[in-house]
Amino acid sequence: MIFQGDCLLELKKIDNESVDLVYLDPPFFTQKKHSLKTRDNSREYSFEDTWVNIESYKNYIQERLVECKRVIKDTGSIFLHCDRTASHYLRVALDDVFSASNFQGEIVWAYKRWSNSKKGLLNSHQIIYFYSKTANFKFNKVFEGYSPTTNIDQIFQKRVRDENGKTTYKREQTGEYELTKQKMGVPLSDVWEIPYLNPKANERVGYPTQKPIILLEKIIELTTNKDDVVLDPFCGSGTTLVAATLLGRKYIGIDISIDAIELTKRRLAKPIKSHSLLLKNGKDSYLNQDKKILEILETIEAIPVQRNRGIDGFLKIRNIVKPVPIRIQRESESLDNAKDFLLRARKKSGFKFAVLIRTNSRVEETLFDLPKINEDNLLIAEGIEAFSKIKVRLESLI
Amino acid sequence: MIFQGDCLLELKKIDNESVDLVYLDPPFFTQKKHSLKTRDNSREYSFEDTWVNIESYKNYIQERLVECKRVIKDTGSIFLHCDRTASHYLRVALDDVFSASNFQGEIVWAYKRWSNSKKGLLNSHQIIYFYSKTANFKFNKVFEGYSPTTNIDQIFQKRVRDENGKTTYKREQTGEYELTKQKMGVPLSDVWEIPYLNPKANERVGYPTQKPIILLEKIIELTTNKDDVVLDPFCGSGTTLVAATLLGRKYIGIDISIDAIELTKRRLAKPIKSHSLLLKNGKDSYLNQDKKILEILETIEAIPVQRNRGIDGFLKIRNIVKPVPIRIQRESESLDNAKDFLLRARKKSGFKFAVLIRTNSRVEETLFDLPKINEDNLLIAEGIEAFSKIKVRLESLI
DNA sequence: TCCAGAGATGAATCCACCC
DNA sequence: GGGGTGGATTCATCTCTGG
Repeated sequence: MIFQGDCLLELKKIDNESVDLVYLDPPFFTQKKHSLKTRDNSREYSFEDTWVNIESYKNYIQERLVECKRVIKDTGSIFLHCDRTASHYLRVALDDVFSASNFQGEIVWAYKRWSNSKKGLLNSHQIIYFYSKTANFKFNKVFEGYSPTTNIDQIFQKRVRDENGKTTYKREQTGEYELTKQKMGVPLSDVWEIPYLNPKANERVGYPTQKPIILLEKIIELTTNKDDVVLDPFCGSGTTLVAATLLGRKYIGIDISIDAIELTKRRLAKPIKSHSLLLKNGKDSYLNQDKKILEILETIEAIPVQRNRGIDGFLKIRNIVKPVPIRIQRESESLDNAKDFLLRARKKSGFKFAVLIRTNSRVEETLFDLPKINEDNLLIAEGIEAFSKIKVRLESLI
Repeated sequence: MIFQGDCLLELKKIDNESVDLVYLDPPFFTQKKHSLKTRDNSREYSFEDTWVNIESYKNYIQERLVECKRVIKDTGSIFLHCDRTASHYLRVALDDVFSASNFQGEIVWAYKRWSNSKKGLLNSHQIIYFYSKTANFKFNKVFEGYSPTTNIDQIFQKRVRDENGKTTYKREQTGEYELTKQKMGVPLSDVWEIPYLNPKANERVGYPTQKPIILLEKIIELTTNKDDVVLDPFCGSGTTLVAATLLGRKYIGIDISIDAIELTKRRLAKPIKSHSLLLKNGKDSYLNQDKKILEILETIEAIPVQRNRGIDGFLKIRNIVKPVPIRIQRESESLDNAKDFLLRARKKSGFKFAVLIRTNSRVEETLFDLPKINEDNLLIAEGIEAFSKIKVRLESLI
């Protein structure tokens, strides 16, 4: 079900204790107008965050939280996605409405992000507060794998305390370790690394503050079962509802904007979910470079590049990365082939110079030879040692 | 300089605007007594966190923050290490004293930790608030490497906005991309993954809530230079002062406990810092399993083990890990050798059964053969397909 | 029914020792 | 002596029991 209108009014139409999970991503207290155009510029979504002060913002949220509490079942939970400038006030509101004793956790959604050049730390996380209505809340335990450093052999062993209260491993009379029967894995942490919705992801519908579906799926799976009811009073582009549908949950969505409601309906008719290769395979799968290549890059102090065809790394001079792509000739590769690859990469992205490092060179160089630049602006290092001269030469060129 | 006493009084003895950085790790609002014995049971450190209510706790902190603000230079900063149950009130206090406009960031210290069996998410982060005294605060920019998934090729390209306000990459008249001259790397994120101070670390001094030195070093390096003054009004075991010393900063430490002061002095005389291999080399360095072995483990749904000799993985049945070690016979390895390795591992840790998977077996099995258990309680699977029968058999045995 | 205190928990990871 | 691995130790814990 989807309702259009101010959620304070719309929530009043919902029965007491009829909802299992509420997820809220309320407007932020930024005192700015947000807007974003769709990719083809056909449509513009916007909303205003305007409150006279932080107290009125807190009140605005709090009176809506009261209604949320009313509609949540005794086994239900609420997740509040917070604005970083006002998260503390939102949590005070949650304490007021749901009581501090029902605080179940502070979830950190961490991601990598395009950087800006502001003074200070690069903001790369958001906070989601998790409160339950009662102590008897529904919670599906989720387990993850062990850290590679864990001594799994050992964690099966039972323990006892000695007279000082220190624990030791329990042994049977035979001297053998006493073992537990099974292990479930590591309980889900409250720090979630989920890639920020890529600006080009199919999932994107051009709505500001859109959240990744997997973030919502994770929340829904933790605290609801099939056919449970999920409510989002600020449903925006409808991510929560889409995630609920994909997981076989029922949903109620509310938003004040007619545009948002229409968008949500369109989205629900044809849900798209990006498959993040990064999440599926882990960061390591991108580390497909030969160990040898990486070692060479390290010795010449270049930074490795994992995903640009034809390029193995970029030049670094005194810890500053320069726009000079580097390729290391493969053993199985002819010089011309290597040049070709590199040249194409250089031209594609408009780099002025590029360096090719030969690893099977038979050419002898003397200390006095100057590095040569060929007609395609490639500098060819006859071996790794020859690279340092090239570095010096390049410094004067770029 | 180290002072013993309530920091509210001791702070009053410090001159106006004489400190560059304040780091506070005040007692938490846990309403409990915390204590920990040193490893040799020679000494016990403890403190109590008891306030009548959250308001009195907030006031307690706030009046100390006012003194902190007074002693901080105009270019100085303050970092407040927060309690999970009261962080929102602490931030309100910071807003009150330092003003919301001087909020510079919310740092997430994320770590992995031994778990416990609680309902809900495993708490594995702590929050540190970063406020400056004025907009003109000292900040040393720190850069990190690019993520392996970054398209480094592209970030050199300059951008312009088109008539619709969309950004596109800038091209020169020739059609070539226009490039920037250099890149520094990625600005330091506000999510810091630093291993929790390990129970076995030599750095540990037996004081409850002791923080890792590198956490403090990171903070000190961000906002101070050499010979600057670092102040910790709740210095506890003195980690902040140790970090300051190691980085050539001056320090002022205050603590109410005489024990803590003595410990701090001893520690400063002989600072010990654990060097974390995990941090230095990254988690990946522990992943030493063969790709082929990993693939086999994946097909039989076992969990891989990275650091136990003779064992490649553990049995998993319906997502539950069982105390049954598994080894996959290497190509270069005789059956007897493989058996030997596995048997030794089985006995060492007291496992009742173990499974060896042959990958070069010539033995033909029929569907009707029951898996055999040899005299050493090893079950030998003649190939990967044969494993499923063993799984069924084991389920009745364990 | 609630609170205090005892007892059980469980994986991370540094250290020390081994080869 | 250097790399690898067995072992120790912890909890700003968590749960359960009993008065």
